[in-house]
Amino acid sequence: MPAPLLTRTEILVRLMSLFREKGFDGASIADISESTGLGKSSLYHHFPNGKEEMALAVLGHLEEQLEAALFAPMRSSGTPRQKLDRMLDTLDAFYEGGAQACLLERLCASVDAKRFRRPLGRAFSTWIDAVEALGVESGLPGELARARAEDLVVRIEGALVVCAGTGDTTVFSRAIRDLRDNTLAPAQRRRMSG
Amino acid sequence: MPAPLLTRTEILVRLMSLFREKGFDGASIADISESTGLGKSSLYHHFPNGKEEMALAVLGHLEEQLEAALFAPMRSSGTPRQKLDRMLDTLDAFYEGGAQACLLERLCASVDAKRFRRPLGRAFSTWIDAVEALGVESGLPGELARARAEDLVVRIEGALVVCAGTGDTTVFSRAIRDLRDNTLAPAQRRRMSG
DNA sequence: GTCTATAAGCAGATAGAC
DNA sequence: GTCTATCTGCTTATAGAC
Repeated sequence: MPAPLLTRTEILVRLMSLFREKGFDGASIADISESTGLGKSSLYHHFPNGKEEMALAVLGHLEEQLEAALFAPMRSSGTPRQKLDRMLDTLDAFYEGGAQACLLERLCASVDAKRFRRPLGRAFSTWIDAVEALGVESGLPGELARARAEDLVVRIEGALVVCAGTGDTTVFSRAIRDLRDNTLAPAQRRRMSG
Repeated sequence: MPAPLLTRTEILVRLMSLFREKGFDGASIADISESTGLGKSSLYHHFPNGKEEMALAVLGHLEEQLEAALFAPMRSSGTPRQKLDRMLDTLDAFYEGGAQACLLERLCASVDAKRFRRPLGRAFSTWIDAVEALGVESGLPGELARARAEDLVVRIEGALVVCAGTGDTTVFSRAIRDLRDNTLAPAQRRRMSG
């Protein structure tokens, strides 16, 4: 029984990176084998249900990552404004200023996205809930906090799509800047620099 | 020489529908053959460079469609507000309230999106320009009109991604409603119902 | 837990008849 | 302009040795 070459976490990290780069449909088992250094049989040993199980495992890993790196900090100390800034900084780094795709979006855009609906819905909801809590904490009416939180997620995903299609990452930068200025702005203030 | 079964336009209409449903990577030549009723050789007769040429042709057809159904009406009579309403109604119908994907997004999310960058960039720019013109016409400062126009496109694409992933089309409906209320709102008024 | 070898099928694409 | 038949390579997935 040969020793494991990679821990499960290391495998998941490389899978996430590959799925973000090539998408679920675009990443073949051969690609996965190459980027993990594991033979096909080893991959099927770890994920008997093949690519779909790999994607679900990566999605679970992402949820843990988001909780630790994004949501937990948002529940701890700091003003809502500071926490929003940290979240947007983290997202900006995670997406490399718009140059790197979102795993959620890549799975949304896969042929059998329906198979991923539950975990995708859960991931989006958790994210929206965290931003909504920030809005409420900073004094926004509940409905408005929720609308702005949903809007933040929608705009980040939309900006990443447009960046991926056009190669122009300024769209993402502008979206981040605008969200920074307006997500927690008081209800009576105007949004979008106007 | 057998008679043509479908006109070029009819072929393009079916191709667009299939690419929107399955994505570029997800639609195989066999799928395309089935949904057009044409054999593979006929398809390669019309599009010698295969799938990529098909996608480029569909993209060209979409640009014509957008010009005729969306942009031309926006340059003709009516108040900016009426024209925005018409555009959003047309988009809402075109995307079937969020249930139908966007061809541009499907190509942005394809493995070799880079091959489509020029036409995708052109399509997004034309769309943004048209909305920007509406903002300027309604008295918004140029910078603000442009930012809001880009934002409109980003939010529609983002909402469609989230809808496709979660199956929840209310995200798209809310985005349309919000864009209707705020895209042309005076610079001194607040946005997002708050 | 990893490997090599291989199965079985589908992908994109082409040849040549009509 | 369409068809049937076919090619080559790549796809997912499995069998079985170590």
